[in-house]
Amino acid sequence: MARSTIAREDRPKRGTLNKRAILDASALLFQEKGYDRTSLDDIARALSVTKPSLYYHVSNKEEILLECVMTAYSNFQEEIARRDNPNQNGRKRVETFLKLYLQIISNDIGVSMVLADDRVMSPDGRAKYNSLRRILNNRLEELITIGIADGSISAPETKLTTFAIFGMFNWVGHWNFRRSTISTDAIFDRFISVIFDGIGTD
Amino acid sequence: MARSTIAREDRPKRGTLNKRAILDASALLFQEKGYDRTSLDDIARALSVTKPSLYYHVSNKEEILLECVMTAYSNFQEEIARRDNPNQNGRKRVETFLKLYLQIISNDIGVSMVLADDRVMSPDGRAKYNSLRRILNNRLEELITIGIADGSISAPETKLTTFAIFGMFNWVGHWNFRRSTISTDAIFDRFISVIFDGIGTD
DNA sequence: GCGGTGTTCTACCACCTAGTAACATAGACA
DNA sequence: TGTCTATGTTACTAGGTGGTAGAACACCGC
Repeated sequence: MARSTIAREDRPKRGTLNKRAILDASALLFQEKGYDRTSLDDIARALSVTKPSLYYHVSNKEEILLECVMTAYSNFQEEIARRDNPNQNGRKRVETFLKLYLQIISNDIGVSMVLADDRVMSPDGRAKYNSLRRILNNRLEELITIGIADGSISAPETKLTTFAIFGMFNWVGHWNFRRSTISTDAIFDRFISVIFDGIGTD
Repeated sequence: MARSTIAREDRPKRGTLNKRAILDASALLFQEKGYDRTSLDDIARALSVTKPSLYYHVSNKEEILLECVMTAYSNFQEEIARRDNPNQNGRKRVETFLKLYLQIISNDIGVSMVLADDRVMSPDGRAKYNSLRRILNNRLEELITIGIADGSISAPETKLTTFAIFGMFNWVGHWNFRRSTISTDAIFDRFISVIFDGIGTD
């Protein structure tokens, strides 16, 4: 029971608990059980702590989810700024974008960006979440447009193309990733080949 | 309130409620709010009925979800048996498969096949659900293999290729479909083009 | 009109959940 | 040593959940 008394010697040391630890534990549980079916008691238990302790670091459950998403998003933005090279052609930049994207959504925190369901969120949270997603979407679409302009990509339109690509990658988050023996590199290589070469024999 | 007394004249006629009506209403709510956040009272209210009435037709909540999924699956199987033509080449048969698949997951009941989260299910339910998904997966992979054999498809492997394609289509169920103004035909045409032609300029 | 049967209702329960109030303790610093 | 504050805890609430028991009504055949 989450309510059982905690023996004195088991009482956690001060400073053990912090926001980062909460996000890590929560992200893992959200991935395993889903947000709705993860109670704050579950999260507290995973951290050997009681539920009210969480409220010292976090103001409600939704904040945990949003911070997971935002952490993943920041990680992505920070790293893409480093990797993206405007001197390369659009195709190469799309590949760089997608390689990082797949890496990000392949860890516990990152997958929350993909698995998060905006229907659980408050209007505010939903707005924030969708805004992040829209930025990512626009960014990829932009790179595709650049590729079309410089001749490295050939596509009659960009919107549905972008959706198609994101769908492919986002769905990876649904295979319950840790069970899979396939490496992200293998997934990436194969997906990139499908996207750019197709599987037709024209 | 779900608990308020129902006036005599508002009491539904006998036979109004049946399994099919329950599945339709539930599928709609599951799509709008998600399974976890749809209570049996919500479903009952949508049908102008009280919760215990549902239990006359259904034995528990999970059964509703599973029957939605299984209905969609049966619809698919029934129709694909009619449309699939073994005399055509693999590519054409893949296209037929995907066209129907997109149609199926574009209606309220069908989308449950894609949006259903097996983490909410009992071990039994999960097994049933995953078995259906596996059959669909194997079927598409098989058609791709056939295409490779007859020269209408070119792919170095089939497993990840299948995942890529399903990911693309399944994700369509996440765009909160009814809000979208894009026709399923437009989506289909564009996705097929990405899959077979790719977006490279080799 | 009458009784039986299928269907829906009212009333309820045990349990779980996010969130709160108020108290307890550990460690830093005086 | 004593106090103060950050960070825990215990104990609790209000509301919602899936599910059940048993009474009440509606329709059918007679």
